[in-house]
Amino acid sequence: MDRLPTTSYALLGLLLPSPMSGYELSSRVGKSIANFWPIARSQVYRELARLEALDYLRGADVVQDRVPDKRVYEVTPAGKAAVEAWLADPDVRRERFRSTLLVKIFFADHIPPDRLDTLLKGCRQRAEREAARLAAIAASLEGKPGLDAPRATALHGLHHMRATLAWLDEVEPMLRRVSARQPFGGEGR
Amino acid sequence: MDRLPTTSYALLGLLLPSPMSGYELSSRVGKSIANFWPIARSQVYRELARLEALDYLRGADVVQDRVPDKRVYEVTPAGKAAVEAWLADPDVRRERFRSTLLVKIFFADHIPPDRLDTLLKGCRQRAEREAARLAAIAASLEGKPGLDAPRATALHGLHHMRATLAWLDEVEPMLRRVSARQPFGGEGR
DNA sequence: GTTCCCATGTAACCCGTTACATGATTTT
DNA sequence: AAAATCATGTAACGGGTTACATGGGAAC
Repeated sequence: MDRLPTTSYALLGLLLPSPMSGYELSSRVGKSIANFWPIARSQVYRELARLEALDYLRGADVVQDRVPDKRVYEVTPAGKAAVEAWLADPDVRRERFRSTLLVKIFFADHIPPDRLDTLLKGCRQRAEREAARLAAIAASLEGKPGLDAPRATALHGLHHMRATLAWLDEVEPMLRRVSARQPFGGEGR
Repeated sequence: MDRLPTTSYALLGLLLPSPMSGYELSSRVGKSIANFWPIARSQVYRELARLEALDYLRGADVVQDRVPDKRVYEVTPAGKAAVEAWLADPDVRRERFRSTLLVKIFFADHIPPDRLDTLLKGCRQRAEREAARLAAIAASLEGKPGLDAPRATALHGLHHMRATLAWLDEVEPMLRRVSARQPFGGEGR
């Protein structure tokens, strides 16, 4: 009864409504939770094998013609119980946040002004694009009662992209000063 | 000239001002970039070894009494050039965002109402605590001209914690409805 | 009729995390 | 005097990512 990683429970959860093959499951991931929990296809297969060994899933080979044969997995009662127990546990210690961008910003006084400009402009552009994308998703889910929970995750992303834009507005002038203040070109002295 | 992970450049950057041992560097990480780029101590040592092998660092053994001997590393010209080239590169494809919380929220319709309540309350509490902590850091750095860049990273966190709180305000009622709508207890039929 | 995409999966590498080791100092 | 912390580091496990493999359709 050892603790599995988030990925395992995420896949179990996605399999709850209907059985799927690894390939189908992987593309399902891409259309649902990949925004906040990406899972590589190869990892899906590994997880499926493990979850089957734990009797959380039962797999069945399906022979196909024209396309390769596949193995479809369905959640067992034990698997359903496991994912529901995990969901009911309010512990989210495994939260993380990593940002390469912030590492670069932290060292902004070592970035030439024009490069910093490119960096910030790119960041703003991505945030705008992403905000638009997420707003569209949230709008498309509005009013569909069964999809309120997915919609809430899209709104989370939207709020955070707006926060990024507001942050950029606040710190851009400050960072430009930091970068401009630095002497570049004299590597020795 | 292969691409190194973010961690390598982050450590190089922290070593730019002054040479340090792995232990010192690790605690330096804890007081600076750990908020958005945590690095385990054991990984610091591995990176130091690699960066020395690449001639980005030069290490020197220092004998001490009372405390264990140590090895202090200083950045070589090649190392400085490498980290500055990395900083000047506006590519941040290695960005990631993962949230176990959002995975649970995505499956909110499988969480009993009282558990969902605990989950959201805990999330709100952590966000408030974290916002206060980051606001204090940002305030303590205000006006110190050499520390504008670190302050910008703290402000990023602050904006995002506030975004989380605003998001919670928006989606809490919706999620409670989702959870309350679900039938619990009937596991078979 | 090559070239790209679909549908399935396997193999290998490497970063990140957790656990282990150790002896001196400070705290309780 | 026992327990916690400091100041160094090493070892091992495992999740996540990237690259490899394959053979049939679809597109150009």
